[in-house]
Amino acid sequence: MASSELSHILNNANANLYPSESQPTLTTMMVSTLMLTKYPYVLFCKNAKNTSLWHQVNPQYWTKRNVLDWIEFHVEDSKFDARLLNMEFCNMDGTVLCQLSRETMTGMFGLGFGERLYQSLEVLKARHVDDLTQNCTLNETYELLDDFLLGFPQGLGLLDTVVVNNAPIDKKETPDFGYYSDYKTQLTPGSDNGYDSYSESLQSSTTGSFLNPSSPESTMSDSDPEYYPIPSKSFIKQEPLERKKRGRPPKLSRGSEHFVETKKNKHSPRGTHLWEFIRDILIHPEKNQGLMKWEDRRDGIFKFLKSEAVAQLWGQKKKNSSMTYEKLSRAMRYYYKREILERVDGRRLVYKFGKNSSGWKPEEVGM
DNA sequence: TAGTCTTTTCCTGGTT
DNA sequence: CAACCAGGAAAAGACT
Repeated sequence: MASSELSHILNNANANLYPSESQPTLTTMMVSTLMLTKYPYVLFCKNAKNTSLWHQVNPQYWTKRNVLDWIEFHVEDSKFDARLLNMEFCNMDGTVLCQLSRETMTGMFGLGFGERLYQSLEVLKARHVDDLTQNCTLNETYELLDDFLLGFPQGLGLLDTVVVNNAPIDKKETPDFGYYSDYKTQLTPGSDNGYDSYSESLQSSTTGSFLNPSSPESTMSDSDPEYYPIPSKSFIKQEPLERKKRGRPPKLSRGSEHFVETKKNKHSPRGTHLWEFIRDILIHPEKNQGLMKWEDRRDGIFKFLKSEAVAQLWGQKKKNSSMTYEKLSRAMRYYYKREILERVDGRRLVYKFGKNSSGWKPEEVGM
């Protein structure tokens, strides 16, 4: 499937299923459109796995928390080794941050990573000036994007999944999206309310090296087995050649000296369960872009039509760009034991809702 | 803080 | 051979 088609499906489907999640601003739509027109990249906020709103706030007004979240985003996005960060340098608010010169930032965070942060900050500052004044011309925006891109010779990869901000600017003029307003009333019985924000779901993973080996915070040495010098490319983290460990790879975690905390809103309920996500695709056939279909509506038998697209969509929902049907189907198989699903033998991509699932029966959804 | 729950990831082996 | 299925194992992270 063409990536553009897949992206279209994913974006529409997610927007259709979870329309209550925040819509892009005019500014982000404009920038995204520009980006997608001129560059097949996403420049900022494209992999924000946290729920912080740093990108929606003028950096001048960021709290220390916002600054940390912003740095965390770039650590994760660039696969920067967080152990090399000095937490003391991360402990500042936006006012202080915005006063730092490029030299100061590269001094604090290393040439590569500091430059990345500096460029990101410049873009965000300009973007919020633009929000206020609406004076940023198309050319200026292009220049900003150019500047930002030029700062990352290897730090930006092609998008795995491009989120196209194709939502209407004015809903009233676009009746196709009218269900946004009434979606909440369409939520199925038994559906939890864990539909977390989608505004951050611009996805992709990029790799890059931003560490200056001579940067003051760098404590590694030539003998550090995890690193080896690459001519002209600074230092790149070397993946060990050993077999990957089973289980979910660990996330970088906040230690006594180093950085990155994974957090979610404590007060938000657990997110949508996979089976509920699948169910919601099925019970909104007009919105699911042919991803799945009922084989037997009354018996709850359904089939994946575009298995990888559904997996990508699930991954997008969970901010996990590496989701595959293989993994999704493993999770589905765990439902057999709990009788949320029942086996359907001999039929590929076909599953059946079990007695412990709910909200899919015609009478439950008012059909 | 420990335990539980729900995935996520990886894997081996089998089937279509 | 690719895609899918089955299920063990280990781990993450949210929640209780």
